[in-house]
Amino acid sequence: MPKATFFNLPEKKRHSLIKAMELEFSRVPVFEASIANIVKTAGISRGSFYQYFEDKEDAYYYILQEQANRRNKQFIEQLAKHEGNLFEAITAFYYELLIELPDDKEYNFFRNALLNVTHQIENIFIEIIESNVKRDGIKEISRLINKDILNIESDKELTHLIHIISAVAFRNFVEKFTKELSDDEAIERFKVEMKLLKKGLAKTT
Amino acid sequence: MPKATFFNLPEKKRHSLIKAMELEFSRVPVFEASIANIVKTAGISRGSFYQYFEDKEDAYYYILQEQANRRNKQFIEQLAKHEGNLFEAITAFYYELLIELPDDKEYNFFRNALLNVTHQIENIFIEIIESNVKRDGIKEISRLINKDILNIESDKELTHLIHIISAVAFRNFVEKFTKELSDDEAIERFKVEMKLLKKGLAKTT
DNA sequence: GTTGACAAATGACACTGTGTCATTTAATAT
DNA sequence: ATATTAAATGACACAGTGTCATTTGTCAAC
Repeated sequence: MPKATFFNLPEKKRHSLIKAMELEFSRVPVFEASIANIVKTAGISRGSFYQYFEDKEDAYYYILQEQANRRNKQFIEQLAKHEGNLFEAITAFYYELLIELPDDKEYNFFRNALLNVTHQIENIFIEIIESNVKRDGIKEISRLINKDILNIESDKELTHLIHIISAVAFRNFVEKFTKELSDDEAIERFKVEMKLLKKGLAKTT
Repeated sequence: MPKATFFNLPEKKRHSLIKAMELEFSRVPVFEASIANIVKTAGISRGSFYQYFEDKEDAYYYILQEQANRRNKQFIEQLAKHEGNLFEAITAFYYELLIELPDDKEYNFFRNALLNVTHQIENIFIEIIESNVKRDGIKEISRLINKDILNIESDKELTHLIHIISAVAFRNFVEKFTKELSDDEAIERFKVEMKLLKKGLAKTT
């Protein structure tokens, strides 16, 4: 978490610092990002940076988390729009994400994140989907999700179901970038896997 | 890939270098690992290290890949033992892995890898399961897997099915470490998710 | 057993980038 | 106006990487 100093910053200064960080983290993955670049672009001193953040990672996760929060809102919206149908909502969300990304800066920001996913990065992504479970508990999300169409017998199974879908969705998203799939190809693959998940992997005998 | 020099090394020297690397990569994740430590333990000069490897990552991925190759053999064995039943094989494999890991050095090696999974690390893990598909093509693994019990209609679906199972298995393995689950808890969760995967996530209407 | 040619080993060193800290400057309260 | 607290600054110590000129070792050929 950024330090208090960061949040005390006048709106304008904070904003330009955020822009500078976004620029650097779009250019290269975190581990290659240089604080010197950030402070130069933002027009502040090196020392100031350390007044605001613990270190580079602290700054990075802040920016990434902000992104994720925005995406989470989108997902919740899709869930509402599709009347709680989790499969339709996640597919629409995935689609929306790909369509929006052509913006260069944001595209590269995601790309750098996904080509160098650490466990922490993965968690932030997964929480785009699972956040409600963690924040408000499984009970809360039950209201948003139409459970009638799900093949589950308990809240515990619902948790695992969401878990599975998050994992598969995330993995698809990563591969879109690592295998440089076209949007169409990525969506096609995603749909096939969702279909498999829905119908089940084992033959019912 | 290590340079030719590395493979030209006399057996004994190469072995002690490998031991030194394993030790360091068990102590801390790659990005914290120090080459100084490795060469000191192995009793070679800093310059020599760079005769053998491009850089730290090169060395790390070599060690990790070796580990993965051993694990892949285990998985194939399980597949044979369970007569091509993919679900049983992967569960047994998961179980075997957890049971074996109490060895401190290896445990910490895995832990450091899984708490800092980059995309490359994840890929190496996923290939423990998928390697045959990549190496010998989907046709080859069809021989090992009993497709009669799988709810699929084509080789394409089989590829995706394996993909899904790898993703879920991997995610479970990561969480075993990040959430510090007991072996029993980890196995329990894994089984629940496998069961869900088998029976399908959507209600058949 | 001397020479030459190639392979490997070495460690000093240049370089890059991080995080700290004593000091200065600004803001706010009394 | 003064005291007090918060923020800004950049020089610097430190740590670690990768390089390279030089030395050492190996072995085949004569």
